[in-house]
Amino acid sequence: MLDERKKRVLQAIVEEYIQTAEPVSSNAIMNCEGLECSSATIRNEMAELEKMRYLEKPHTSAGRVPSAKGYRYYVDELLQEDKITLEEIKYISEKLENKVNQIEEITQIASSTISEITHYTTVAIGPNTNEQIIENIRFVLLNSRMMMAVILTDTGLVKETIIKFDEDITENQVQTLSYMFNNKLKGQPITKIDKPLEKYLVDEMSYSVNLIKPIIEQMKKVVEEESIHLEGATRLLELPEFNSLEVAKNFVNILDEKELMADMLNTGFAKDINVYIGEENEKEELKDFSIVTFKHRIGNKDLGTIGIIGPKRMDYAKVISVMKYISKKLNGNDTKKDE
Amino acid sequence: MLDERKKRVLQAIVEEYIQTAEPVSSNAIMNCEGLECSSATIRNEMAELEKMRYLEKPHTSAGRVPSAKGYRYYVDELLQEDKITLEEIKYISEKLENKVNQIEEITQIASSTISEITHYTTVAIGPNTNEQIIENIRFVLLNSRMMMAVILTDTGLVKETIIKFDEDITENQVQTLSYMFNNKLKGQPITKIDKPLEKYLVDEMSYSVNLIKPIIEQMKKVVEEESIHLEGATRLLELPEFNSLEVAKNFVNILDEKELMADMLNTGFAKDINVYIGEENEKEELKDFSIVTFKHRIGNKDLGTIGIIGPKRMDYAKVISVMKYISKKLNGNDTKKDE
DNA sequence: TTTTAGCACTCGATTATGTCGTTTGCTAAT
DNA sequence: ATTAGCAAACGACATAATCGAGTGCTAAAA
Repeated sequence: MLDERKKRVLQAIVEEYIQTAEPVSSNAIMNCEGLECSSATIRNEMAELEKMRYLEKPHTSAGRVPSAKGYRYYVDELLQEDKITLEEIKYISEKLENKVNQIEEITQIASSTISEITHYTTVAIGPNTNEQIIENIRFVLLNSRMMMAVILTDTGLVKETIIKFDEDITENQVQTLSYMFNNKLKGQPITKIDKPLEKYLVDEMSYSVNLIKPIIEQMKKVVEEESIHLEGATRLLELPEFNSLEVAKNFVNILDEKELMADMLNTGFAKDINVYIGEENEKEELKDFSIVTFKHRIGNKDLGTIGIIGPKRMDYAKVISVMKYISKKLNGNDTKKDE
Repeated sequence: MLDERKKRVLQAIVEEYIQTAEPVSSNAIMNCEGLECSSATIRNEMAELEKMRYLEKPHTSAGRVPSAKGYRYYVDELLQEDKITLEEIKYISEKLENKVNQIEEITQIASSTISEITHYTTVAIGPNTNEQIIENIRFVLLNSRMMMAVILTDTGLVKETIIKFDEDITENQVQTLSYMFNNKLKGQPITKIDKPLEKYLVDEMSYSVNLIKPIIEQMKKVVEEESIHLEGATRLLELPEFNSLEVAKNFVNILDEKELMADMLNTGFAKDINVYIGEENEKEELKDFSIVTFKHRIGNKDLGTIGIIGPKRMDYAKVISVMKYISKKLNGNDTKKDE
């Protein structure tokens, strides 16, 4: 356990470093509130905090920098969560009240709003489609060889896709197909759209393969697509830690790895808001970054995940306040209730 | 007019510089084919080419670098267009034969294929929707307050959108709406979906505003959206000219400017393949880049544009060969005919 | 007249050297 | 327990020195 003054010193160092990105000297924080003592005293405290691994020194004659442990302590114990302004609250409300027609859109709007306010990069992924239950399927004949399939799920997700055939189809065929598919799939998990169903329809119900195969394949494809949406990808490049070309490239490459991003957003959701600091990230590539995530859900239905990625010295207080607010707004707001 | 040896020298310098990104010395090209003379002779030729503005010198004791004029001459007169390999041809064929269901998809596939083969960044934009003629409109009731609208155009473009209402709607209403919209819009340019139509339907045909307004607004919105698709955005960062953080950031920012990208792809289509070298670009921001574009079209119908963006010393021979090949494949291939 | 060998000169890149300022850690006094 | 004072550490920055690739010119050779 840290005594009161050590807490103050740690907090001051973390906050100063978050702001300046420069190692923090004993002088720099001497005048912080709650620290009315000389720089020498602070140096002693700093030496002890370093021994306890809350702080690190880039080299002998530099100031101190928080370690991952230091940030962690700060996030868990010291940070104040009211770092969201009235303007920001207003801005968020405006953004989220925009009428949207697709459930995925609201996640993206939330994501981009967070990026705008915090100036970090955000990632939004759509709901895990595997968990969805089919509520309804519509087939629409577009022309003699094209049909559109629309899948509605219990969470309000709408997936549509165009299906092309090698032979002409009729309005009548579409009708019976529609009936058939709804009959088999209504109330079923979306994963049922798969080979076995194709086999059943062809073998048992003696539909033509040429008809069924493209439908199943295309529907399966569109249902499995995962949507990843990046926002403010270039924002981090403005930060001083990305002044080295190496680091900048590394970051850009990370963003390119869709897989990694998806994985990153899908690890552990113990709490409402999840914070991973530097080495706490499972992925080696992310050890220089911090990540904060939350899930957009109604009840226990997953509607998508939003994550923010920034430097280890990210402004946790701000980020967490904003994300908590938006999370509440999204997850509380079920359909109605403004402001 | 350049004499034969000057052409050889210019060509050698351009090609060497394209490969190495280093100023080319008289020694370096001494042994190129067609240049069996001493470095001193080459130096004299280089001095003259510089006087004629085909070459530039970064500083006194460095080799030469092609000017925009030099590149232009190379592209127009010297470049050999057979720099596409059999493997590449095969790879392109495979990619393009993938069944796609959306006309826009094929443009994107072509775009990403080009990026993969050339290692530059490519941009694809969808067709100019304004020019499209409406062939058919379908309305599908999804649930009591949601409808999907599907618009088919003469070029095979399919645009769909979800429309939400504040009041319940019935299958019947959807039917009459469908009839009405098709009646008014079939054969009309897509730009007719606009305020005047809304006004007409509400005022003259006495439909409810609550019904018509969301439909028109949403359809208008989806029709006007321009799709811009980037591929290989980070590829250029590997090139030596992007080793300076300044340039790299600048490049990333350019890619961020969707407007700029769209503009860039929409300037002048005098030829099949259009090449803009450095300062030839209208936009100030692009003066350090070269851009090669072509239009995907069937007959005189615009189906989208594909552009490649790279350094001024881009491998024009390769890029142009590849783009010519793909362009022919896309624009020739109307629907059928494999290989 | 054209080509080429030879050579002085230019100039950026790289490396070495020196100086400065910040910050620490320790000691001794408070 | 705190603090003033001071030597030592060390990166950052500026300056100087060196190196070498490449040119342009001159004069000789073809």
